[in-house]
Amino acid sequence: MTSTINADAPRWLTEPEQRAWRAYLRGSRLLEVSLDRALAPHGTQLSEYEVISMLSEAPGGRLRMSALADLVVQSRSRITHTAARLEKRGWVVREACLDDRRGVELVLTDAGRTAVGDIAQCHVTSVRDSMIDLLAPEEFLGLGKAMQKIRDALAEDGQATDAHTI
Amino acid sequence: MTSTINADAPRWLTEPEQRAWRAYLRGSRLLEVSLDRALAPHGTQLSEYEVISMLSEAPGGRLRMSALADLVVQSRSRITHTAARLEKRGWVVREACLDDRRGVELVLTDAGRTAVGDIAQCHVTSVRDSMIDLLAPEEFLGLGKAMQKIRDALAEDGQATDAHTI
DNA sequence: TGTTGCTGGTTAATATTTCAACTATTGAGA
DNA sequence: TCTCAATAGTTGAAATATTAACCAGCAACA
Repeated sequence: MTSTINADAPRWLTEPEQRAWRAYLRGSRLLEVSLDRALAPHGTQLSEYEVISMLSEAPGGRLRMSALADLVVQSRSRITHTAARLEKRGWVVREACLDDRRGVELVLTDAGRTAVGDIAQCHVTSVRDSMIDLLAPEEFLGLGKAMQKIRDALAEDGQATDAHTI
Repeated sequence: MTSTINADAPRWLTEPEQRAWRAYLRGSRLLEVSLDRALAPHGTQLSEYEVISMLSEAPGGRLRMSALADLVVQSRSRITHTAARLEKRGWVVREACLDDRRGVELVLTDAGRTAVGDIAQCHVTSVRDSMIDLLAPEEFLGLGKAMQKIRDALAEDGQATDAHTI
C-alpha cells in the first residue's frame, strides 16, 4: 500500500547527523558574523574584502568581472554593485577588455593595494581567533578537505549564480 | 630595529592553512546558495525555514523572540522582520508573554506546521545532496565536531547580535 | 515610592542583495 | 554575409538586512 504513496521517501537525518548539521549551520553563521565584525572598523565587509584580496593576488592586480564573480561566489549583478562600492572608495577602477569588448576588468589601484595590506593583518588574526586556533591542526585541515569536496561538487553546475541559465 | 615596529606581527596562514580556509569560504557560500535554491520553489529562504523548524521542535510550537534570535543567529531586528514575513504568510502568530510583559512569543500555526512538514522533506534531501552524501560518514561527523567547537567558542560572547552591548 | 540602568522588542532610515529586464558583443552555423 | 543563440555586464526596482534610535517593562536599590 505505502509503495504507491511514498515513491521516494526521504532519508531523514540520524541523531548524530542532525547534531553535526546543526553545528555546521550555527557555527558557520556565527563565524561569518565574527569575521565581518572584525572588518567593520576598516569600513569593509568580508564579501568586499574577498574581492580586493583576489585582485591583489591576480597578475597585474586585475581580473574580469565574471572570473571574480565565480571566485568569490557572488552573482553577476551583485559583483557589479560590489565593484561600484569599491570604486567609489577609490580601491579599484574598471577597465575595458581589449580582446573581448563585452568584458570589463576590475583593476586594483595603489590605494586599493595599500588597503588590502592594512586589512589583511586584521583579517588573518580574526580568522585564527574565530576558527583556526579553536581547532586541532589536523582537525582544521580535515575540515578544509571536506569543504573542498563540497566546493568541487557544487561549483560545477552552480556557476549560474544569476538567473541566467534555465 | 624591527622590534619597535611590529609589536604584534600576525601569524600569516601556511600554504595548507590557506587552502583549507579558502575551501571553507567558497564551499560554505556555494552550500548556502544550493540550499536556498532548493527551498525557493516553496517560497521560503533557509533563514526563514530555520525559524519555523525551531518552532516546530519547541514545546507548544512556541518560542520567545530573543530565544529564537539566538538559536538561528539572527539579530533582534532581523528576527522581527523575518517573523513579520512568516506572519503575513500565515505560518506563525505573535502572542504576548504572560510572565514578562515586554516579551513576545512566536507561535507556529497549523498551517505553519503543515508547511514545515512539506518543506522538511525537500530540505533534508538537499542537505544530503549538497553536503552529507558528498562526504565519507566520519568526515561529515568530524566536520560537525569541529564546527561545534567553533559554535561554542563564538556563541559565548557573540550573543549581542544587535548593537545592544557596547 | 522614585530613580536608574538593563532587557525585549519594534521602528524608520539606510545599505545591501536579489530579481527581472535590457544592451552590446561574440560565436556558431545556414 | 546573415541570423540566432549564448555570454558579459549593467541597470532600476523590489526584497531583505543592518543601523541607530526608540518605548515599555523589569529589577535593583536608595
